[in-house]
Amino acid sequence: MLSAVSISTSGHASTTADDLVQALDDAGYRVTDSRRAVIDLICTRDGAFETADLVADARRRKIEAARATIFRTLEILTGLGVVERLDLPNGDHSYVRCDSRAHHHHLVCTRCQRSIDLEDLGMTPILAQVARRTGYKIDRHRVELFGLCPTCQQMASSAG
Amino acid sequence: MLSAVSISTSGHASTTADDLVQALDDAGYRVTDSRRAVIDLICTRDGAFETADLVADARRRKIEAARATIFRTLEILTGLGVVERLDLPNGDHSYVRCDSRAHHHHLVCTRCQRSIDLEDLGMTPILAQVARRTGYKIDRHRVELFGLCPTCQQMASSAG
DNA sequence: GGCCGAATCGAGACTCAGTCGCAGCGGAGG
DNA sequence: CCTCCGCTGCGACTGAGTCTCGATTCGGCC
Repeated sequence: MLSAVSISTSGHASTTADDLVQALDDAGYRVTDSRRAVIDLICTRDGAFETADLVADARRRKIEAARATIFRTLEILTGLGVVERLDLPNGDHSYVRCDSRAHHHHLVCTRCQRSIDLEDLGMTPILAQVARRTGYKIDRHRVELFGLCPTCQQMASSAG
Repeated sequence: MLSAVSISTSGHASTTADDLVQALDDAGYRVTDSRRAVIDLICTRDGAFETADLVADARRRKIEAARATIFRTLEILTGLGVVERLDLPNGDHSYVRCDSRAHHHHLVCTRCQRSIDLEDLGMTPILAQVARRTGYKIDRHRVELFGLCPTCQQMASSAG
């Protein structure tokens, strides 16, 4: 049982550790203790996180998962589409757990890093128009939105 | 005169080295030989480039501009908005010279790195809708489009 | 339960982008 | 042409991410 995970502040806890483990298993990867541990770490973190966070968490919680293993597991999960790499405004790389494995984008709180998946932004006509105007054949796009989540807005306004 | 620059394949050579030098000057930065050299390197490259490219170019062309200086100049130019940092699909960081200093996005060819500035994508209503739906206060967004430019499409189809 | 090959792991060396500190240089206004 | 301080080059440093390799573990099989 892995769900002793406190996603206390989450607004969208639809992806559980079990889902990630399942994805791993389905893809033919071995489900090892280390990987479970990394997944556990990921699910404990709500929202976007950096690898350094996971490494620190692991060390703090004395979880057996070496640095290299964390990176490797993250790489696998990213490949499976259950975790996605994104780039913070400051240029740092970070990761987010995805609720959906379909094409989507992310809206990340710049304060608490909480993230929301955005299924459909209605970009298709825009992309079509850009393609028409420029002659480019657009085959990939990244949209990342940043702002303050409702909670952080409240905290910001009440705390001055 | 700095324009002994061969922007042969460019489709939008509106920003010249002089413009960048001007921006530097306007902002109160000293216009030094090293900075001119870096700007020259940037303008020689059409499209997105990585810092490693510039460093290599500098070494190759025996231009006097140390690694650190290249980074520092790039940082200044980015701050001025005449150059922008973007993130390639593979996760690498790269830079693009911007035609406009107003808010805009980039469309980059995944093959030749040529880049086009996109002034207005009509994202505003989309952002407003997302904000309404999620309660987030969106204050920054990044949109990066990737695909094949017309030239590379031709080459791809004719060369198989 | 015990065996085996392949997948995985941990530890630590390694690479490489990007930063920093510092002593000396040089741009630009006087 | 002088002076000031912003800028530069150098080289050391940092920290993310990768790689190697011997040890370990998984899970199918008997």
